[in-house]
Amino acid sequence: MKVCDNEAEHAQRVKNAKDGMPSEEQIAEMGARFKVISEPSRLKILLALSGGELCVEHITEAVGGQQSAVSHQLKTLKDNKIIKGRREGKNVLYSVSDWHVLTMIGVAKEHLNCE
Amino acid sequence: MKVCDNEAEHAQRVKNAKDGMPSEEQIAEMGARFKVISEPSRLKILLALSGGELCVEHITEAVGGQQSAVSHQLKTLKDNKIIKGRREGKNVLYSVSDWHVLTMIGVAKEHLNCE
DNA sequence: ACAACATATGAATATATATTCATAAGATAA
DNA sequence: TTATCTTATGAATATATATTCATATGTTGT
Repeated sequence: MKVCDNEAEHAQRVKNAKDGMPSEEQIAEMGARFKVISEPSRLKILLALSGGELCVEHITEAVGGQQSAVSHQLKTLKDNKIIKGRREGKNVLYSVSDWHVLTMIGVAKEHLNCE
Repeated sequence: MKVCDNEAEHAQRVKNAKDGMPSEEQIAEMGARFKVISEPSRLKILLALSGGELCVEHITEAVGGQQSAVSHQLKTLKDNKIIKGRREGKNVLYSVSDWHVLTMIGVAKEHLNCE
């Protein structure tokens, strides 16, 4: 049935959209990735780690807030395979393991500055 | 005071991180951008609109769910300047106004497929 | 073993927001 | 104007999750 003008072309777009639509799982995975880097506290942690690995206390110093909150977010980032941690004595040193997210953050940063 | 080994280098990283850290507003803005495209329902809408403008009913058909839910998400996307709408008779045709987000979605899509 | 330090985590709280339902508002045609 | 179609929206509900507090766990040195 007719829904709006230009029906033929738009109907084709709907068909294309449905055909090309990723699976629910793929959509969820993409969304999850964006969600992880959408939280300011996590964004700051990732920016801090973009210069190289740091221990929790140093991360906390770089981004502000409480150590506990930082640890909770580090866990989220680690669970999502975006960072990894290695123990060195009393400390755990965290570093970025998924550089794609830094690429995307970099893109977002540029877009902010350029318009 | 000493926090962890390699103190000198790490302290420098903390300093760099703090110096290079974007302002709270910039962080918030970047985060907001990622957040908008982190929701599966919105991600689907954007993918549907990547083929060209569509009316609400067609968008609903392409992504599934209820018209009301779609309208609410369209509002969110519009408020965030990611899409724009123009009325044509009884219909409102929506289209992507911020193509950067589609670029980022494309990047995320590629990363999913390639590893 | 014990003390000090570094990090992690469970529980509680607060907040944010996606969806649904019902209905309002806008537009067109009869 | 009235009926019909399309879209938008307020309220309620449900769910998710960020932060804090208190405390546990892991590590080193004495």
